[in-house]
Amino acid sequence: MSVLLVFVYIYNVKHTGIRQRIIETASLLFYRNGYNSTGINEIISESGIAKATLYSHFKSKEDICLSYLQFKNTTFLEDIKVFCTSKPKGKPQLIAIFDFLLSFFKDKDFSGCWCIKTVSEIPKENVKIRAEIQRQKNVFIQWITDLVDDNVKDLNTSQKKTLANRIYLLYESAVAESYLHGSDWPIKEAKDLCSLIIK
Amino acid sequence: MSVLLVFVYIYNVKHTGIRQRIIETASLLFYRNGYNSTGINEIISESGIAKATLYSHFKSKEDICLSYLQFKNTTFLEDIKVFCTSKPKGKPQLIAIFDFLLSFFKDKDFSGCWCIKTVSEIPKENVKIRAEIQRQKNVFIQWITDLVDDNVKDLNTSQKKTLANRIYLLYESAVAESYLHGSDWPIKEAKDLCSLIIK
Amino acid sequence: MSVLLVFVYIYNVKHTGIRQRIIETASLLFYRNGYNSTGINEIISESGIAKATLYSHFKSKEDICLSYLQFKNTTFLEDIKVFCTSKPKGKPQLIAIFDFLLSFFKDKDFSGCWCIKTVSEIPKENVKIRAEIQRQKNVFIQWITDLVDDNVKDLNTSQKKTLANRIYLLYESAVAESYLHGSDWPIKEAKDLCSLIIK
Amino acid sequence: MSVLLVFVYIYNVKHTGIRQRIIETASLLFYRNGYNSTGINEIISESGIAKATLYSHFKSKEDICLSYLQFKNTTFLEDIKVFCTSKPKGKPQLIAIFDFLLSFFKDKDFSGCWCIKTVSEIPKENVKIRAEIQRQKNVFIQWITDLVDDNVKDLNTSQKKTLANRIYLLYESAVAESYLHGSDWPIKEAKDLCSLIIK
DNA sequence: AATGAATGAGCGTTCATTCAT
DNA sequence: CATGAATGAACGCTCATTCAT
Repeated sequence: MSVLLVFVYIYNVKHTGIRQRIIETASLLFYRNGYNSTGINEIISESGIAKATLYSHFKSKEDICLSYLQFKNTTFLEDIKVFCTSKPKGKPQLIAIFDFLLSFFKDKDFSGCWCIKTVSEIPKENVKIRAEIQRQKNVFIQWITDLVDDNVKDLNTSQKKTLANRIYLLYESAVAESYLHGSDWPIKEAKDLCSLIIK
Repeated sequence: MSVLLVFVYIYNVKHTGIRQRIIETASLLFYRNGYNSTGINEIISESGIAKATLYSHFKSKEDICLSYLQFKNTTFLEDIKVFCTSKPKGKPQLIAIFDFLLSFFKDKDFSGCWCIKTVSEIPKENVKIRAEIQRQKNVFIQWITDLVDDNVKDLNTSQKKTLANRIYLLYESAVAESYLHGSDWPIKEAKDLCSLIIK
Repeated sequence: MSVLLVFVYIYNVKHTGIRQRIIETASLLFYRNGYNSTGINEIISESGIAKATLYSHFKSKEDICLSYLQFKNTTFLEDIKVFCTSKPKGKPQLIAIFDFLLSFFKDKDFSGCWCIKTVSEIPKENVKIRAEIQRQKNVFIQWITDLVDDNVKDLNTSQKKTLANRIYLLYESAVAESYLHGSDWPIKEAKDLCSLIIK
Repeated sequence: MSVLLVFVYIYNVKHTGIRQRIIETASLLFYRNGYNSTGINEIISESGIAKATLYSHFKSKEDICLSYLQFKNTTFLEDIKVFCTSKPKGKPQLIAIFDFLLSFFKDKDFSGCWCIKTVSEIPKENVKIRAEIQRQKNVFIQWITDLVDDNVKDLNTSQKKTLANRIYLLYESAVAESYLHGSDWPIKEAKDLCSLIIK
């Protein structure tokens, strides 16, 4: 026997944001205080949700960590792209990477690089998180490579790749060391050196 | 029921070095597995001492952490000094920094930079550990400065300081990124760039 | 923001039997893994239904447990009846009880007696489940009594009752002990002894 | 350098019983309410100890379970041995097994057989607990075998083994079924049948 | 000086159940 | 009728630290 059923719903679209709220809360806490130092209890009380609700959205703390990394990288890449491409073509667009970092450093929530921080906390065996971090760093390197390609002339492909890698290393150092020393001198020094190596 | 027990010990103080044994054990574990992931129980069972013995030598886990940082930095500085000064005077002694790192990277226990790892794990408010890390990094920078002073000519004091800082930044990047990517390309790239900026 | 949603379903009622599907899924899981070790989530995901659907058919997990017990006993009784009455009249029909058990034991899903398993898991105070189990065991004893009545001569009512009880005890032992020891020797021994006490 | 150390202790001998207190408390609860229904929190609050204290004596709940099984079996075997061997030599000593059970049944804490209860609750894969249970049951069977050997004449070894197995099966049935039905009829019936099969 | 026993607080996770839609 | 979202309570277990001896 077949029956025709008609459902009419007045569906209140609002639940959608819970997963995102958890990610943003966790990101704030993981980034500021560290992954291991941040407990699930802190995340749920800051998010204002129940524990089981969190676990209906994420299967484990590690799972939240992956979302945290993706969230940070995505927003960061979006922001730095907008910032750099707003500068004049050529060398300025590359140097802008460090200017972006300078303003990022001034932010009260600046806590260095989430990738390096996270990779520092996880056991060596944790391939899942490690792979995600490596993947994202490679995306970042690729973006720098594209930026170099767009803005530097008179270099062959291999030279461009080398330049991109060097800019990447300088950027990474600038982030980590400005956080470690609590000072922007590493950013300025990296910027100067970067300026030097760009034709 | 109470019992009177009398113990008579011939206790050999010489061979003990209990404090040092704790530090070395903790260093191994903190460096390999992370500060938060290493429990007090793991340290005492690996050290073969009792829990209360540990707490008679260190007032807290944080206290052990400070000793761990000092121990790692001290031995590291000793080793890299010996390595670099064994090279011919001039540019080679500076470049040797990265060669030292290349062999360090090959070590099965290589886990990046203990300072960056530790600073990544502690909450922002922990000034004690943070200060120690900054202090030690400044000692390292000073050592590089001295090495530059000894091996580079035709630069004034300010230029030497700048060069030292840049070598430091490249070194830090090389350590952190080779660990993150599980590859030595960052060390090689940093070395090349370092070679380029030394007259 | 509110949205008006209209669903139109051609819902095939015939093949559903949702309640029965839940019972059969739960039975499989309860019997194999135990009542307490089987979670509601496991039941719904294996059944392919939503949580609230389950709770619209059963008011609690305990309620499902009662249905599970009834389902197992019903199907078991049907099967053993068919098996035994297919044998020649007389002693063979009684001995067949243990032959049925021997083939039941060979089944990969054999996990002993669901009644004993369940009564082992619930607190003493749970009268509801306990009463159901006792009721069903009494139905089983009655069936054996009827079988004795049909197949044994030269015994008065009281003697028949005693014989039925003894066969029941031997059967129960055979089920529980073959499961416990992971061997069919208890079934064979019980069968032999049963054979001995039937005239 | 060697040093002579003299310790003088007034040592208060009383801590010894904690492990045993945990086992006895857990035994009471596991046996009465079931293994899965008894939480660690219940055990510690009934024992009046801290959670970490429990976990310094046992590495897991499963570990406590093993001790529980051993404790129950040990005390049970001791008691039933004393009871049976106090009877006149011959058949009475064997029949006494069921008389022991009759008084055991009257105990307000009687909850059937701990082995069957426990094996009913654990996943099939749990070889550790299952093996322990089988081992203990085999010890019990061996004891019955020895008792048969001591008290029955005119049987060869094989016949004695068969008799022991049958008594065992009847005993097991008597325990489980008297608990399930909440009545001593299974014990009496098993005793009668046992009496019948002993020469 | 050195210890094993003991602790309270917290960990990450799962439970059976309910509710708004 | 059927659902996905959400929950409070409890789970088994580990933490860094302190205590009596």
